Amino acid sequence: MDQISLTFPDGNAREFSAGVTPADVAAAISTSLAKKAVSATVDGAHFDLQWPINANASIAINTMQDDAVALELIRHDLAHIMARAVQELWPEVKVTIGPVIKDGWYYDFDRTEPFTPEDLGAIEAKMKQIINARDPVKTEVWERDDAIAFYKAKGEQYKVELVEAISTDQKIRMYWHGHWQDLCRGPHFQHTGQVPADSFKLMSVAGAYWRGDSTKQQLQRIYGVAFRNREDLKAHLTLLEEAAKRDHRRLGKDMDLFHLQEEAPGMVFWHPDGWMIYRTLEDYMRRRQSGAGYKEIRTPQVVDRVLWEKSGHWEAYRENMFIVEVDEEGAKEKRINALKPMNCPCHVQVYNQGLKSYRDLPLRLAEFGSCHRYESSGSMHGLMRVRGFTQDDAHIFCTEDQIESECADFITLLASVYQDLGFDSFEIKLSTRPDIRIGSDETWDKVETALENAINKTGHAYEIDPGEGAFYGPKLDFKLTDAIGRKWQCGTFQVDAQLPDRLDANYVGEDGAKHRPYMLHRAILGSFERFIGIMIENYAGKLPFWLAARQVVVAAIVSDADAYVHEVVAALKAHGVRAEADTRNEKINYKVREHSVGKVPVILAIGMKEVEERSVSIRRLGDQRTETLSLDAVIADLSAASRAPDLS
RNA sequence: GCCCCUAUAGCUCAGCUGGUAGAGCAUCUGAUUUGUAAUCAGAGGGUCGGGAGUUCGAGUCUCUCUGGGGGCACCA
Repeated sequence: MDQISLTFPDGNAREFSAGVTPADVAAAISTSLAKKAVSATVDGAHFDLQWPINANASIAINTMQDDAVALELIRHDLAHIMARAVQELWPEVKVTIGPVIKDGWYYDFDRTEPFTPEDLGAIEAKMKQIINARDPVKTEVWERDDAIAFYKAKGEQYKVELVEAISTDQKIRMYWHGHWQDLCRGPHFQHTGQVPADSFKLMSVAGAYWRGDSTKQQLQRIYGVAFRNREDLKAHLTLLEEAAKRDHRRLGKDMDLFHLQEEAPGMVFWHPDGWMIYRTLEDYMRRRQSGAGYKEIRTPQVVDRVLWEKSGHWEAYRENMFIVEVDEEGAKEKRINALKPMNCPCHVQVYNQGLKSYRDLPLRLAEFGSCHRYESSGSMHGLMRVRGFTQDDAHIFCTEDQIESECADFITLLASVYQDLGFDSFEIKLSTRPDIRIGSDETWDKVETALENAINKTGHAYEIDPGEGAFYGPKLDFKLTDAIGRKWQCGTFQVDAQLPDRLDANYVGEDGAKHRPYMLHRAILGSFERFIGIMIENYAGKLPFWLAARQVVVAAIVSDADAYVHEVVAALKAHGVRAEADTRNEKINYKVREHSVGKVPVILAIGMKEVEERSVSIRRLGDQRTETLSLDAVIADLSAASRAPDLS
């Protein structure tokens, strides 16, 4: 950092010139703490300090060279500048709020006409004008009542609502960008020219509810992205293109894995190659869970409403259930069933068969449970959010004392599975008791502590999300990070004492009396459909060899090699490799291209040279080079690679 | 569910201000026997998502339903 100045209420300022160190700044802050400096200017960026010092300002002073601070300011100023541009173009538009978000900002407007792509261009041009005008940014402190009166007079009812929501003893801070004013906490630059004019872009417009409430007015939200310079913006736009290229819906089509069609919205038609991936993953999960002491079961799809009423789902979840009405012979009324939206009540039915002893616990019942949920039409998205899906579900019936070790074992299993599937890092979130809940505080204490101890035992970091647990118990969420840094919530672990109670599950304890078991709901992948979508995007379609549907294509260069090609394919298949022959009358260039586009991990090309040597020319996906190796060596190599990580 | 955008051949798309549809790839047929990301030629293939309306005439304009996309809400 080159220059910092702090301004104090008495008007005095403390200046730091070139080459200030963090220690200087720390000293300055401690001075300012006593005197409560009201503003700071760091390398030309202006911050209003609020006490206790707000996060922005403290970050700003400590890490001026950090992009994060500059970006925060750039994006925040752009939100104001965009709102000003919109009101200059369409004075009748009402403004609401415009926060900084990841990569940019948005601002919500109330306007009858929809914003068109052309409008976005006009807004962008107007914003550049405002930036180039280098209009000063000024701040004022207003009385609350004045602010309300001011906004009422302007007809800005949303701003009135915002100011009214601020507590009465607080002053209102207003920011001016040139002649245009907005309610804002700050901080901002000193003039609009400090925002780079060539490194932002308005991206899209979308509907959004006022205050996130679907019963309220729907506003138009304009999204923008902004960076420090043109190169960063370009890099971001390139990244978006890259992400679009690995979109699982695109790759699912290119690789011929699955499709969706309107006769069954949100339900997957798996094609042969997609289903091969699915089954490979399922087989892997089956082995891992079986190895971890789970017993696999299978329960019905269509279940009478009576069970859903007992479990409480009919009341709480009815809107999301597919209902199946059946005309039973001789019956006066239709019998009402539902496709199961979750497996838990069925698993309790299995548990309830026969009297259980404490010696049976923990009992881990697993099911690759096919579930149907009537998701709202707007929420569906490729494989990621569907109406028919299969959970890698399991319920562990156990005593309170067993929760901790079951949880620790689960986390260990989950971490190992994620690692095998190519995800090295994941986050854990512990959601604790909500305000509205059942069960005693004593029980919540015990169970929350058990989960926390379990995580600590496995040595993973975690965050606590207070009050976000289910009403019947605390839970853990597991979020993994993919190859391009996106996070996906997949795993879950929930403690439940309620459902065993509702469905009357028991075990006989050492004391000979009946007790309620706990039920632990848990999933590692979440759903196969979604997880496969995540894997496709994570690997950009280039799945690891053991998961690839078509692992090897053996391509003939000349038709005289066909017999040897078929021999190679047969040999590979005999060693458990998914291989197929390509003896079509096409050039090798054509075959290589087609199978590369289809993300086949290994192409073996065979011409007369290979036939004579009993060798193969091997080419791996993503590598231009080829290598000629003996057939035996290649078979041994590929056969080893085709085994799942837990078998190799 | 809500807002905006969108739907043309199996896929990717073109079709200007309304005058009953085109390309590339894919498919099929033939030729070609080819050495690591598209060989050449020919052929077949579309009631322009469904329905209604305006018009002499609708892929094109309007309404509506359905699907898809971007968001919001939802995801006990």
